[in-house]
Amino acid sequence: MSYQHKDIEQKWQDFWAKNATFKTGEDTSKPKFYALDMFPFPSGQGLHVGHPEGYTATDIVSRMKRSQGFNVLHPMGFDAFGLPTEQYAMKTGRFPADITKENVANFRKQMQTLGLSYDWDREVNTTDPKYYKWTQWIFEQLYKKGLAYEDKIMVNWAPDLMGGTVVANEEVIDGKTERGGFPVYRVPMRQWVLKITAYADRLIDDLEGLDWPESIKEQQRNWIGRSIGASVFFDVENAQDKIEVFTTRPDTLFGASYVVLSPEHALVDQIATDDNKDAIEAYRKEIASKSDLERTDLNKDKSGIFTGAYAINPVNGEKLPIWIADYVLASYGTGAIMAVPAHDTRDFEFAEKFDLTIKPVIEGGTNEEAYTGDGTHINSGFLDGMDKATAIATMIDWLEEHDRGHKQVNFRLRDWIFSRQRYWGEPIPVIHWEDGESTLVPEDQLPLELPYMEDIKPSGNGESPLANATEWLAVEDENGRKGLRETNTMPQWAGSSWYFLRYIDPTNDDAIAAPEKLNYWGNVDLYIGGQEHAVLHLLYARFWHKFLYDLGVVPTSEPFQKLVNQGMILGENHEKMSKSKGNVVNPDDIVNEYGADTLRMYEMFMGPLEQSIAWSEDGLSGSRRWLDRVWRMIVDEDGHLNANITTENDGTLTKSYHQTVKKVTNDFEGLRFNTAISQLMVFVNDAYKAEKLPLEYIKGFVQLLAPVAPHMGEELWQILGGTDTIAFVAWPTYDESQLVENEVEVVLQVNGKVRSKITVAADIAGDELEKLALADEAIQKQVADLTVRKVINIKGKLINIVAN
RNA sequence: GCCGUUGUGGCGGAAUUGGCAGACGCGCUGGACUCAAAAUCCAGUUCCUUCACGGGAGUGUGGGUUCGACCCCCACCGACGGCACCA
Repeated sequence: MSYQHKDIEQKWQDFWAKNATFKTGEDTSKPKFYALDMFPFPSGQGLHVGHPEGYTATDIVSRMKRSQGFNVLHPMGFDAFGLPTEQYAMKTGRFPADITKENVANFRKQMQTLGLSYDWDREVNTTDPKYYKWTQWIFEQLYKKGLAYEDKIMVNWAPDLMGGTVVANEEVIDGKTERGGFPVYRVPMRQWVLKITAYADRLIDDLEGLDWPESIKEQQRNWIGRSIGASVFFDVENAQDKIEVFTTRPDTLFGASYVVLSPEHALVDQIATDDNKDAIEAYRKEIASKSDLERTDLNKDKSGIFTGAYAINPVNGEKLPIWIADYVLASYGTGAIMAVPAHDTRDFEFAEKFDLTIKPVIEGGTNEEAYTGDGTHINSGFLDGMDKATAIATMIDWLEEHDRGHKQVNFRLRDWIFSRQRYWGEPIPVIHWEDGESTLVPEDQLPLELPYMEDIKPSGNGESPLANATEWLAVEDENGRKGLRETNTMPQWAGSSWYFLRYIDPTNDDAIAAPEKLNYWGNVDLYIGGQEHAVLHLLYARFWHKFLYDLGVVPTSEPFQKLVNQGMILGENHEKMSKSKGNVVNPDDIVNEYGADTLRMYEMFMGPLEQSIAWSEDGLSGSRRWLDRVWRMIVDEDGHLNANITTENDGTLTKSYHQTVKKVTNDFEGLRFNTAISQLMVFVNDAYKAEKLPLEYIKGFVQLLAPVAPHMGEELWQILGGTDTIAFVAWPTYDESQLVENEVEVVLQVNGKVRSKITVAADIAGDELEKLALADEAIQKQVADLTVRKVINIKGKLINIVAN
C-alpha cells in the first residue's frame, strides 16, 4: 500500500488535538525551551507559502527538544489590529472584529493542516480585550514614569492615507507611506509619544550580547544612530542670545566660516535683521510646501538665505555670518551647525554656491573637495600639529574649561509617535477633563474597550473615527466634572511589543503573567521571523521589555536571546511572489496535492533557512518521491512492516546509522535543516543497498525524520510497533566509537596536486606511511626526475610530497 | 556615497580548524523491469582533451601569504538588503 498523505495527515492531526499532545509541560524540574515564531497579521489572503518555512523550522527544533526531555513552549497567536482590516471593513461595510474573527479562524485552520505542534490553548489575539487590557496597562506604567507624553510635534502627515493619518518615521519610505505610497508632509500636531530615546544607549549597547544576525544588529545601530561629539556655544553679535551647535568635529572649530540654523529654529526670528525678514519668510513658505521627498532625495542642490546676523567663534573671536538652510534639520541635534566647508562635504557645496570662505585647518586636502580624513592640524592655534583624535579631545577640554561647550552624545533615533487617527487599534486609556487636566483610566477599569461603531469612516479633521462615538466619548466623574476620552488609538506595534510574555500565562487576569512563570520561562531561546521587522517590531519590543525589566515585571533585560531571519521564498522565476506577476504558490494547494509533510520537507531542504531561494515544483515533487521511498523502505504492499526489517544486525549499516544520528542531531540544533535532510537521504540510500535492516536503526531513523515529517513519522512509528505518540520517545543517541575507522584512505599529493590514494591502517606510523607513499606507483612516476625536498604528513588524511 | 550580506556544475545547494571541490536533491543520459508507457530499482553526469590509460583547467576578477586556499590578506567587479544632507 502506497503512502496516502490525506488519510494519514488527518488521522494524526485528529489524534494530536484529541489527546492534547502538545500541551505545554509545566514540571519545573525539567529544563525549558521557548521556541517562538513571529505571529502573523491575519490577512484575508490567508497563509503565504513563506510562512511555513519559519514555522517548520521552530517546529522541528520544538519536536526534537520534547524528545530530549525539555518542557517546550511553542505557541502561536495573531497580531490582528491594523490598517488592512479597517480598510477592508470600510470597503465592505462590515465590522472589523467580525472580519478578524473569520480571518483568524482561517489562519488557524491552515496552520493546523501543516502539522505544527503548537499549544493552541495558549493562543493570543491582540484585539481581544482581555489581551489589550495589558497593552493598555503597560501604556499606563509608561505614562506614570514620564515615558509617555503628549506633544505638539512635527509629524509625518499623510493626508491621502485613510482620510488623513499620521505615520511613524519607520513607516515612511522615500518620503512616501510604506502602505499605499502616499505623499507625506511634515506638520505640527498633537500626538502621544513614547520616550524610546531614554533607552537609546542601552538599546545599542545590549545588542552586543545577543545571538542575532549581524545585519539586524547593524540596522538597529544605524537606526539609533549614536554619534559622539560636542556642543559648542556661539554668542550672537549685539545680542544676548547664544546658539548651541552640535558637531562631531570640534577639532575643526578654527576652520568654521559660517553658522547655519534650520529654517524652523526658534532663534531665527529674534536674530534676523529687519531687511532680511521678508526674504526669510518667503524661503520658509517655499520649504513648508515641500514634502520630505522633495527636500531630500529630489533636491541635492543646496538652498539657503542670509539672516543678516553674525555669530562669534568662541575659540578665536571671528565674526561668522549666520544663515538659514534646509540642509540643516530641525529634528537633529540642536537644529544648528557650525559650517566647516574645508572639511565637510555638505558645507563645502553650500560655501561654493554662496561664495563663502573655505579655510583648511587640516593638511592633506585639495581645493576641489572637502577633506574629511585624518591629518595634521594647521591654522588652529593650540591644536596645530595634532592628529584628529588628539585635537578633538584637546578641543573638548578647552571648551569645558572656558565654559564654551562640552562633550555631547546625539542620537538619530526620535521618540516613538504612538498615536494613530484610526479606529481598529487599542484605545489609549486617557481622559481629557474640561478643566484641562488629563488622567489615566484607573487600572481597575481596564480594559477600556473599543466601542462598536456602525460607521468607522474617518472624521475628516484628522481625528480618529472614535471622535464620532459620542456615547463612548463623554465621561463624567463622581463630582460631575465632564471630560472626553482620548480618541487616538495605539499603533499596530503596541500589541506585538510584548505578546511573547503573554504566552507564558495567557489567561492570567491579575498580571501580564505570574512572576514564577516568567522566571521559569525566562527569555525566548529561539525566535524566527522575517527580516522586514529588523528595526520596527524588534526595536519596540526590546524597548518595552527593558522598561518592564526596570519595573521588575520580567527577569531578563532582553526578550530574544537568539534570533534568526528566514529568507524569502521567491517565485519560480526568481522574483518576489506577487499576484501581478502570477507566480504565487498557495500552501493549501500544496498540502492538498502533496501533503503537509512534503511541503515541510521541501521548504527545509531547498537551502539554508536564512537564504532567499526560488520555489521549484520539480524540487517539491522530488521531496514527495523521497518520502514515498522512505515509506517503501519500511512498509510492504499490504501495509505491514517489510520482511527485511529484523532484530538481527550484521553491522553493515552501523557506521552510517551512527553518523546519521550525530549529523542530524547537530544540524537540527544549528538550524541546518538542508544538510540534516541530506544525511537522512544518505542513510536511506545505504539502507536500500543493505540486505537486512536492523529494527533498532529503522526506529531511530523514523525518530530523526519525524520532526520534519511528523505525520509520516507517527504512522511509521505505529507500524514499527509504537503504541503511543512518537513525540516524547527519547531522542536517539550515537556512539562515537562506532564512527572511527580502523582503515583510512590517505590522499597522496605531489606539489599540492592529488596523484594517488592509498588505504592504510588508521594507526600506521608516520614514517612508514611516508615510505608507502613514496613507493606508490603513480607517485614514482611523478617524482622520477625530481628531487624530493620535503614531505608533509597530515595524520590519517593526506601526504604532500614537495619536489622539484 | 556609507554600512551589511553574498558570489561554487545546466539548476537548488554541500565542503568541521587552511588538507580529496561539487555531498544530497533536481534535471539529463544509459541499463533493468514492462507487450508498451508511467512508476520503481541500478549506474553515470564540472569543463576541455584522449579510442583508452591519462593529462590540463576550475569555486566572480586580479594579485599575495602557504608545502597546500572556496576558506586567510590586499585591490577590484556584480547581486541583494539597509541607511542616506544625521553635522
